Amino acid sequence: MLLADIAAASEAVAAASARRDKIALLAACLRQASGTDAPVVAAWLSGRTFQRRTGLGWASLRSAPPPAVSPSLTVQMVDASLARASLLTGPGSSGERQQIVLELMTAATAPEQRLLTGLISGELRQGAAAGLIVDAVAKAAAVPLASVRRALAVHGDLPDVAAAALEGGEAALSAFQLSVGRALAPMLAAPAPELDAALAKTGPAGVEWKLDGVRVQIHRQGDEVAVFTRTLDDITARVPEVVRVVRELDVGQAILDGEVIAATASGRPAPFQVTSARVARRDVEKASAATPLSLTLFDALHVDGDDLIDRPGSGRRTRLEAAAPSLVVPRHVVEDPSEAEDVSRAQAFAADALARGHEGVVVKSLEAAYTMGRRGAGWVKVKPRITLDLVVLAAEWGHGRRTGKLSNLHLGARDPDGEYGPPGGFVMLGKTFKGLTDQMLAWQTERLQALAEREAKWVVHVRPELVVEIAFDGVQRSPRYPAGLALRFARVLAHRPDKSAAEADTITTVRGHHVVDDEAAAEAEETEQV
DNA sequence: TTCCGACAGTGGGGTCGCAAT
DNA sequence: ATTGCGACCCCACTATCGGAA
Repeated sequence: MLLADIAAASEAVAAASARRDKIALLAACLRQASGTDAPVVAAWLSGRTFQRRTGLGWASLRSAPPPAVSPSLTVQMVDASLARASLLTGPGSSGERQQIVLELMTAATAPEQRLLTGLISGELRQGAAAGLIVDAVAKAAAVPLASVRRALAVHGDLPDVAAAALEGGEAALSAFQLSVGRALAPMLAAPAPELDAALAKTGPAGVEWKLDGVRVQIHRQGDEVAVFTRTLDDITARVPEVVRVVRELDVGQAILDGEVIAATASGRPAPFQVTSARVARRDVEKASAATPLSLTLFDALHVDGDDLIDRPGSGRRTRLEAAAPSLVVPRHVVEDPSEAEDVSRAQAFAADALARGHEGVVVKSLEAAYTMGRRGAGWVKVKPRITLDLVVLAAEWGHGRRTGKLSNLHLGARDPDGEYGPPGGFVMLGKTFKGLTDQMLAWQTERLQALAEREAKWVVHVRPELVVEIAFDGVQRSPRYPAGLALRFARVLAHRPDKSAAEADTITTVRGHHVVDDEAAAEAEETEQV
């Protein structure tokens, strides 16, 4: 099969707007992909390379040669090149990788170049990704959608599942079974603004602490333990504490779901940044000694021969408590969400979780099965939200459907005392593009252009006059912004043309929302004593 | 007919290790 | 020693389609 066939399909998919049209186009392309091509084509149509990591990215695409006139690249040739790039390492590897991209792009026609650029950058943006490919695979292989979904949920790898479906149909799909040691798509939680809204969605539920760490799925088979992240990355080697504590459990086989978080001396949870840095480190011995990890579990998908994914939440919890009594996350059960007292007790439990430094709570239906990879109504997360009035300092031109619109806003707080510049100025705390409707996007594009002071390639700097009401989850330490602080998950709630910049919040107010972790506090104390 | 679940898109901050400078 | 880059951690939110109610 030729790369040009995939490129043509991708262009057609991008041009179609109806989902069923996209699916039909994808299915037609998949049907043509036989044998060794099938898994690669499935990966590409979902916007990803077959290799999990290639070492290639935006930077390798900066100097594109003129496109070839006629197509010559085959699927196998391109996949072999990407595979070669993914294996390169050591001095000179960057140059060799660059050379591979150059060769591919030189041989590629214009549509093929667009496809390769999308795959290498990871931003194909054709209006179809893994979700629609699942539908397309079912259609192409003439098997029920549910069979493909189930196989993918327990196997986790789309190219494998697609190839099996196309080659062997339903029989091949049914061979994919939940198996200990093989990562499966974790269940996700939908957001809700308040606890009662969450309970309205779930019905009778367990309200659990939401820990601000890294999600882990742990497989134990005898003495063998494997640990996977939310994206099914294997991090076993980086979390020896987790391996150790799971080995001590009194179970032979298990698949467990939980969260790791860095422990602090005070017993309060470490900020996410600390946990994240610890889990990313490869010098495990040193890292583990300096920043030990603790494990908290909240679900069990398999215990000693029993698959639990189709059992109700309450049943899974019971099995978890029996298998790992010391590691189970604290929770409060609401038997009847229509009972006001029951709900207010849950609210007290949630308030206590926050007081202990946790991120919020997750409300989990007692009835719901473990819906792998879905963000269903079974689990609902509730986190507190902070709002401030900040000032727009600049805005960036958007991409894709936001082309021609000023999208990404640079946000600043007032700096009345001139700690970071002239008195009465502003100090930048981060950017956001979230929360904007098309109407708001149009309005701010016009308004900000009227305030424009100077324009660089992507950024329009403006007179600091437009106030925006911003919601965010918290203030974190920043190595990037001048105040050493940045907003976490900032989003726009509303433009406030009724307010003047002089009424915006100050950097002092922002600092008040910064929860300082133990280590940072100790460090600050040390430098003060010196 | 209206409502709502699932998807894709549009990007955010931080951190690490590695290769290039 | 510093810088740039890729790969992952954590994400929120809106628009759209199409099936469910």
